Order: sequence, then C-alpha cells, then structure tokens
Amino acid sequence: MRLTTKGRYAVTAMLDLALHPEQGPVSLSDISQRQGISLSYLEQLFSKLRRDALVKSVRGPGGGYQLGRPIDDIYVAQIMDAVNEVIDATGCKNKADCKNGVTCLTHYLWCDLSDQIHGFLSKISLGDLMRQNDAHNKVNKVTEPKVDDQLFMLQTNEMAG
Amino acid sequence: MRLTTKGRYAVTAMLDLALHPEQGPVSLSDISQRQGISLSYLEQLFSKLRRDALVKSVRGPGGGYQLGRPIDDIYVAQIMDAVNEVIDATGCKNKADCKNGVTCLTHYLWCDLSDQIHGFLSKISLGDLMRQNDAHNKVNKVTEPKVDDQLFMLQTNEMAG
DNA sequence: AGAATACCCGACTAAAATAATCAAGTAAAT
DNA sequence: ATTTACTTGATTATTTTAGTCGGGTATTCT
Repeated sequence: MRLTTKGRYAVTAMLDLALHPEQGPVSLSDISQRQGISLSYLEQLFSKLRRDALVKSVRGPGGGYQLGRPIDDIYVAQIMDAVNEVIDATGCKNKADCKNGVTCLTHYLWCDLSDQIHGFLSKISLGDLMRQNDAHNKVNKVTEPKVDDQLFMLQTNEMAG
Repeated sequence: MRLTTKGRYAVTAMLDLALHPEQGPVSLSDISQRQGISLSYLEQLFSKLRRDALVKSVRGPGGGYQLGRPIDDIYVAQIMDAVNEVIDATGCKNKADCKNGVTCLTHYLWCDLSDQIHGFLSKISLGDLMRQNDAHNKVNKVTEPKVDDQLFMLQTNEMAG
C-alpha cells in the first residue's frame, strides 16, 4: 500500500466522477479541466481503473467514464491499489538466510503496519467521504472512522488467521 | 501525509532502534547491515529524524543513535512527516478563483481523507507495533515471519469488497 | 457514408523524487 | 594520537511520476 500523488490523482478523479452521478458519462477532458490533471495522464490512470472494474467506459461522442459500482462499493484502498504497483515491503522475501533475526522482525512489524493502513483504507468508501463532507457542513463533526476499533480489530483478525 | 518507501525506510530504522533498547547507542552502520539500507541514505534520513527530536545522537566510538523519547511517545505519523516533504494536496490553495466549485469539493474531500489517514497513523506508536507483534507470537507460536502469509493476506484484502 | 467525439494503446520524453556515493569535516573514546 | 562514528554538503544514478505524441477503435450524429 502506497499513498502517493499518483493515488491522490486517482482518488480525486474518482471523486469527480462520483460528484456527477447521472448526467451521463463524464469525459476525461472534463475531469482534466476541472481537476488540473493532464488528459494523457488521466488516460493512463483510467486504463488501470478500468482494468480493475472501478470505472466503466462509454465510447463515442457524449461518452466518457462512469463509476463501475455504487459509491458505497468502491473503497479508497481499491483505487490506490489499482494505480500503484505493489511493492515487496520486506526486501528479504527470497533470502535463504532470513531466519527471524532482528531484520525480519522489523520487516514483520512493518508488514503489520502496512496491513493496518490497508485495512483502514479498505473501509472508507467514496460514499463515506461524500457523506462525511455533508455531515461536516451540517454539524462539523464526523462519525465515520473508528480508529481505535480498527486497531483492535486487526489484532483479533490476525490471531484468528 | 505520504506513505512512501522513504517513510518505510525511516519506520524500519526506527523499529530497529526500538528493538535495541539499552545496549547503548546503535550505529548507522549496524542498521545499514541489518536492514539493507545504504549508510549514506540512512544519514540523510537520520538528519531529519534528529531535527524533529525523534532520535538522539551520540558521537564518537561506541556512539550512534537512540530513540529521542519512549517508544509510546513516538508515532508513525511523526516519523513519516519527518522524512517526507509536506505537499499541497489541493493544488488550488492559493488561487483566488477557487470558489468552492466541484473542483474544490473534491480537493476538500481529499483533504478530509488525508486527515483521516494522518489521524490514524498519529495513534499508532512504535510501542503499539511491538506489543501487537508480541500478542501475535503468543497466540500463533510463530517464530519466523511469514511473509507469504502477509502477501496472501494483502491480496485477499484487495479482492475483498 | 463521413465527420466528429472520446476512449484506447504503446512508445517516448521531461521532470521530480528516491537512493546512493563521495568528500571533508567534528566530537568523543581508547 | 588514532579510531570511531556522527555531521554536512555536493554530486550522481536510478526510479517514479507526469506529460507528450501519434496512432488507433467504437460510437454518435448529420
């Protein structure tokens, strides 16, 4: 899991789609103008988003892109994973001499953390983000992410597995 | 907030320090060997970590680095922030013609998400990570880090939802 | 049918960040 | 005094990001 500017562009573009629900498909040139992202770069990103079925494309005049699923079935982690290459976080996966030394303990701890972040972003949908903004405008307080619960949940999940 | 390989190196190095509590300072060359990070790159990272008082340095023979605070007072977000430059996530912060249109709504939603991630990582300390690993080992009796399981878990996470 | 729109795709280039290297210091311990 | 190891700055190489280019294909509209 990586949180890069590339992923930010992707999430931004997906949010742009989510904010234009049923006026037909949204063209990349529209997104390009509104969000200030180059058209060709958007094409690269949407190629990957489409590969993961996060968006559907409609060709021809009046065509463009639409979300591939309802906003509550699209999670931030999925968007990030679609556009970012998965990396080997340990750097020692294939080493024969990797025998639970200090090195691998740190790697393991890092993987733990990485899983926590991934699990966290796997629970935030586009719909969550948009509703949170609504709530924020009304009450100025948010109920969505339960951070402490997340921490404990991960522990129990791993123990079970 | 960015979650990059650079930040991963920093967290890894800090974990390495945390795992060597009171045998005196830990030299960067030790960390370099154990974690497979080049010495000079570690120097760059620790320059920033020191600037933020996350580590203390001891010069001379037998010198090295120690954590600047107890493990429960050092949070992952602080480490990330120390080594990563803060970026302007909106790209329109200073524009006078930015009047809360669709563009800025997406930017605002992104900032919201970014705050959530930051808040999440601001609650995970080095101590949390280490204790969680202890609990995991006790329950599963795992003595060797199971990298393949980690990867598998990540994949199923990606597929889920 | 033909023109216009907009997705699709691969290769290429430019810019930026990451990672590593080199060189020349300073502080402290033996 | 010598060695160790931090400290700093400059430089370079590599990778990633971002953008560009030039072609395509599917679709709609006239």
